[in-house]
Order: sequence, then structure tokens, then C-alpha cells
Amino acid sequence: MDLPSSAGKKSVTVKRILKAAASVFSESGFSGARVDEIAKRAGVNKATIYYHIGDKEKLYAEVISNVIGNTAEMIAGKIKGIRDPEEKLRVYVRTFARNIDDNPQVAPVMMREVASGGEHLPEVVARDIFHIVNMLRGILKEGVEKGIFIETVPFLIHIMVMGAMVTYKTSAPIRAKYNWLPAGIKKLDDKISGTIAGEIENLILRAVTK
Amino acid sequence: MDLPSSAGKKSVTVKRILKAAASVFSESGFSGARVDEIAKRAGVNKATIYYHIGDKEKLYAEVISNVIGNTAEMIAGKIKGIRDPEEKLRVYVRTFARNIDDNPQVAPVMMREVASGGEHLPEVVARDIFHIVNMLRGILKEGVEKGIFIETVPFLIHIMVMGAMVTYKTSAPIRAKYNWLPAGIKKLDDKISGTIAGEIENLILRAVTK
DNA sequence: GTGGTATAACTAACTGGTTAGTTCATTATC
DNA sequence: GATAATGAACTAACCAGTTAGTTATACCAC
Repeated sequence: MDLPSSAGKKSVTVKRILKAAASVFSESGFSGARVDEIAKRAGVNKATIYYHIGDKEKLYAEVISNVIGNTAEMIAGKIKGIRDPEEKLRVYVRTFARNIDDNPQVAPVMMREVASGGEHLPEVVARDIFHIVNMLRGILKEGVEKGIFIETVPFLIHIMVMGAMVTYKTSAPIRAKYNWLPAGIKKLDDKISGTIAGEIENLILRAVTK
Repeated sequence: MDLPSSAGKKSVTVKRILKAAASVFSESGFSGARVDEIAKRAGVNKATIYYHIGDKEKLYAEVISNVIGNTAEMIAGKIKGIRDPEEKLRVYVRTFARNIDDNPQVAPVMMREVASGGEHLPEVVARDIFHIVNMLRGILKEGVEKGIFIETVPFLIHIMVMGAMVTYKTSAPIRAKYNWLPAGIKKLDDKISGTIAGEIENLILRAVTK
């Protein structure tokens, strides 16, 4: 019924369904999301979703691929031209930060996906994430070979960066809710790219640099 | 984690309900969890849950307080006797790791709670988490004053440690699922306390130490 | 260019299984 | 026998997925 998402041939209706689905799933998770609500936000009849895409699972898989599907490619592109491993690492962090800022659904969707043990995670997406970690491993290895980085566990570095950013982003509404929180926490910027990413960048570089 | 029988006035039935609820909620999240399933695992009739505790929300709040409720106290206790900020920071990380290992429900529950913007987070628990970050701030400040740490954003350090550990723990089933993952990632220990916590400890210390 | 037909896109209304929460009778305990 | 605790059965609401039909457009034969 649906075409592989490679060709950008999606109709306006399909795009609207996917956009609505992304926002509902990111707010409520898979089981919390209501197909009726998605239909309502997309401004289509529920049956239209089943006509164009398929059942709830299929819809979710489509959304998740769309939302965290091409991060690896983006990072690879940004890193390509750079020589210095240190700068590569900085760009790695920055690109991630930008990606999370630009796609607000990524963070909560990814968190819940991990929390559920990848219950609904399409293998393609798992491979994409592995690809990202692998790039990081390349960067770190190169740094070690050039004598500027210490030996580390790339996967750990990855989840420290990722974990921090994703938690930072998703915790924003919680931080906003409680007035008794001190300014130091409450006043932190909502955007990651910028001050926060810069801070994380520096911390990670200090951690891995000889 | 089990309370001494003096402090815990909870009946055996209530304890069994809370234990069952914790495991179901941590597997399926709030909306994915079924009250019938909780009753079944606890070996009680569903009405017993409503008699002793209340509705699903009440039950969830009870579980969440139980599961991440007294971490602050535990950390405070462990840190009390220590002078050296560096060692305090190490203990901070280690205690957290231990806590996550000992209570396997903590990580997924916390992740989903953050992902949902604290939708069901009891304020008591939010205050507890803030208390933890505040302790970390104290440690870091002390280190800065003694001239051994650089200035950092405590909240960021906290979510780097936390994010990494929680992600590490919950990603275990995903890492186990895919056989195409290289040994370097697949062979990582499931327990955090030990090698992993040690590695995180070192990274964080390198990051904040002058 | 008119009538006929096929097809894609969509909808209102329905179905049947599921599930949170209730009721009330029954059992155990003191 | 009064109170606390539990069980079996029920109900009302909810919700994923279906059905049967409508509209719009394109295509084709004559």
C-alpha cells in the first residue's frame, strides 16, 4: 500500500497524517496514543489512516523511521570535510544538538523506545543508531592514534552525550512546572544548540583528551 | 530496599501489589500497564488493589515514590563521612550505579516519566531529584573552592551521569536483540556498578578536574 | 462531447474486544 | 457478630480496526 519512504512522493494527506502521528506519539507514547486523536489532528477520517498507511504499529514504525531515520547520514555529511579529531568530536556533538532542537519529537520518542527495550523499534533505525556510534568510534580511535585522546568506551561516550541531551530536552516541561526550583536550573536555555551543547562539548573533550 | 518491619506498616498484600505494579509499570509504562495484569502477578483480585490503594494513578504514584523515592537520602548517607570532593563525586556516581542495579525498575520508569514531561510525577519525587542535584552542586562547589574542579553546570553533570547510566541499563535488551552488533558493544557488562560505573566515574572526573 | 465505467481518495457509522473501576456476597479474624 | 479483607461477576466507557458507501477525477468508446 505505501511506498518506501525513499521517494518523496508522499501526498499532502500522508504528510499531514505522519506529522500529526509524530506529535501524538511523542506526547503519549505508543500505547497512550489514540488513533482517533491522530486523525483529528491531521484533519482526516480515521479510516483514511488505515487506507494510506496501515494499522497503529505500521504508523508508528513509519513515524519513528521518519523522525530518527537519517541522523547518521546528516552527521556523516558534516564530519566528512574535517581533519582534526577534536573538531570532529565537537561537530558530532553539535550536529546532534541541532537535530534534537529541530525535531522536538525525537527526544521523547527515543527515550520511550529505549525504556521499552526497543519494543517497536524498526531494525533499520537500530542499524542507523549503530552507524552513529560507529562513526564516533572512528573519531575516538583516530584521536587515540594521533596521541591526543585517551582510550575510552565509545558507546559510553555516546550515551553520555545522547543521554544528557535527550534528558535535557525532555525535562524542560518538568523544570518549567515547579516554581520552587532555583534560577540556576530554571533559567537554563530550552534550546540545546548554543550554550548547552557548547558546555557538553567542552566536558566531553576534557574527558577524552589526554 | 526492603524496609525493616518496624518502619513498614505495609501488609504483605500491599507489598506484593506494589512489587507487581512496579514490574508491570516498568515494563509497559502507565498507559500500557493493565490493572488486571498487576492483580494477576500479585496473586490478588483486582478489587483488592482498589480496596488497599486506589485507582491506577494512585497506584502508579505509590510505585514511583517507592522506586525512586529515597535515593537522595541514600546518597546523602554515603557521602556524609567523606572529605575529599573528588572522592565524594566518585561515591555519588557509584551509589547511583548501585541503586540502578539493585532496582531494575528505576531506569525505565524514570525514563518514561521524563519523556512524558513528568505527567504522573508526584511532587515529592521531583523534590527528591532536585535534592540530589543540589548535593552534586555542593560537591562541585566545594571542589571549585578548593581549587581542584573547574566551574561547571551541575545539572548538566547530573544528567550526563544519569542519562548514561539509565540509557545503558535500559538499552541492554536492545543490545541483546541484534546479532549483527559487534562484540565491543554486545559484550558490555549488564551490571553498571563495576567496570561501567568506574569508567563513567573516570570520565566525569577528568571532565570536571582542573 | 456524451454516456458509461473504472479507480483513487475519502467519510460516517458501526463492531467487537478490551479494560478501568464497581458492587455485593463471602470469608477470615478478633 | 463486627470489621477488615477478598473474590466473582458485572458494567460502562473506550478504542483499534472495518464496512459500506460517497465523491471526484480520469479514461475510453462511439
